[in-house]
Amino acid sequence: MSKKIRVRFAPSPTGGLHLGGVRTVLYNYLFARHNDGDFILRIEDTDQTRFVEGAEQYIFDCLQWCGIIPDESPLHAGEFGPYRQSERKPLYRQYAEQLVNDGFAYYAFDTSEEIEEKRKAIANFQYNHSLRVHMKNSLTLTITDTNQLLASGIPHVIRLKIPANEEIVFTDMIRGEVRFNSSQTDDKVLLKADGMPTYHLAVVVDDYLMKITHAFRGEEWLPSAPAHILIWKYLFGLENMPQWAHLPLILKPDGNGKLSKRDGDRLGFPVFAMNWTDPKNSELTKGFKELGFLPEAFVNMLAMLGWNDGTVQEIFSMNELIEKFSIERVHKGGAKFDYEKAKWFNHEWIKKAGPESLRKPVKDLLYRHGINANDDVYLEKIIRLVKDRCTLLPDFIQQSSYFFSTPEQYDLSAVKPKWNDQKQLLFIETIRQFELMQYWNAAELEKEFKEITAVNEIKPGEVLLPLRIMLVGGKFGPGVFEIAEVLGKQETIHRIKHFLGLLQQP
RNA sequence: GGCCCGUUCGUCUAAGGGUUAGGACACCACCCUUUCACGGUGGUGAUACGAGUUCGAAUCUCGUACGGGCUACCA
Repeated sequence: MSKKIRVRFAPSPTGGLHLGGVRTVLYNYLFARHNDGDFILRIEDTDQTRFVEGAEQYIFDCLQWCGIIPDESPLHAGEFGPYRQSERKPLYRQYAEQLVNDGFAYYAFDTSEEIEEKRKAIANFQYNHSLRVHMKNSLTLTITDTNQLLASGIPHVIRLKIPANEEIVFTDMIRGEVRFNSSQTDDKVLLKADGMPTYHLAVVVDDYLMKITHAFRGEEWLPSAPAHILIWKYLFGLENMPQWAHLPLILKPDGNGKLSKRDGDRLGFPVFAMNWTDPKNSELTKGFKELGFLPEAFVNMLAMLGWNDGTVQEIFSMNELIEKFSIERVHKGGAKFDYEKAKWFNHEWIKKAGPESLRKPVKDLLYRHGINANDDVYLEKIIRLVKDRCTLLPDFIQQSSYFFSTPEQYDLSAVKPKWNDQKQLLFIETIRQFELMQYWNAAELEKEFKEITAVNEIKPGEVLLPLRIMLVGGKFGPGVFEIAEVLGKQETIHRIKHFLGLLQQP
């Protein structure tokens, strides 16, 4: 009987939720659900200098939009709370002190100025096994002096005493065996002067206390893994340590390097899941949601950036992803983000979606553009007709606005130069015949119109485009008779008359 | 600089010693469509380089190159 699988996503609430962050959550979530495990959201807010108003709520909102609901979180506490590290502050000191007592850590009293000085003086400065003997800490001070300093309340940190020249090996679920030499890692600060733990201590203590079985995080954490492994070994035993997987990074599309918000601004695509407004300067950064992505498409696209199920299938629903996901099939190498492909995913999902599920977002969108689409049946007919030609949600504005009012703009140049009395008469006749029609549908309309052109000895091709311009205003949109069907008899005839009037003007 | 991780079409990727190295996005051409898209068919295009192991290497080993990450009392 194996332990229940428990994974966590542990973001630091410092701003917008980045693509890479969402993908990390996603992989954690998929793994948890695939294995009937728990998915925990833990807020890592130990750096009080980086507190950002609203950032935590923003993370909840993004996860909800993506359809990722944590089993345990600050909003939905389980039995391992609290779920914010700032609220767990009193927990950490005892573990740091235990390490000191066991000889695996020590108090350090160096001020940041003193460290800066050394950093400048020594090439490749690193607070490690060889340098700590020259610094001001409980290893170099006598016990009496140390206790005196401690009692005086002087600011101090607790540092991990990383041994020299010890091989640290662990198996990463994606990368296989990874080896480090302990001499390369510095004596990480575990407890800061303000009493808060650093990430290094907190992640180990909380993963232990929350019974985390698998820890997936970005590749940027790989270099500090040996420190975490050592803490695990000293505190809770390697046998209790979660299995690690370090996820590949998402890279910028051009050039090289990790994708950042700046790249999005520079290249014109979003990198945040949802709109994020920086409370400091009120600067707004657009998100995938607001730019018109469906959450299903966003999740699907992210899942495929570094993972596949081994088949040629690319379109997956969340449930399919849960069913198929395996951490071993995640790539080792980073993936460059391709906005064109992201849009393709969205287009696929819009085509796939039923008109009824698209109704709400499209209705809201139109409303924001001054169009009241209150008739649900009418709206769904329109959506069914135009969705194939919409890549992003806002495309619905151009594709459907002419269904709600006569076109504001007419592409007259497509009609006027070739206009003549014969065509004028044909459309007058069309109005007459359309008015007599009993069954108002696309097939009947097409039949009727073709008959009129035959009688008037005009090729349909000569007048089909003008008819389109009359109804739509431009050279776009679905089949012209399908549009007329949805528009209805009265409105169709009205638009033809209206346009004929326009042509009479000089 | 040091340490670690990585490297298949422009991009995302398949291929776990034997394939004409497959698919998708993008691009190009044609077809469909008397609009614009969708769709269909086809095309251009890749195993970074060098050794080795092997009858046989994209695949295993080593080296080189290139790229990335880390090198904070940030996560």
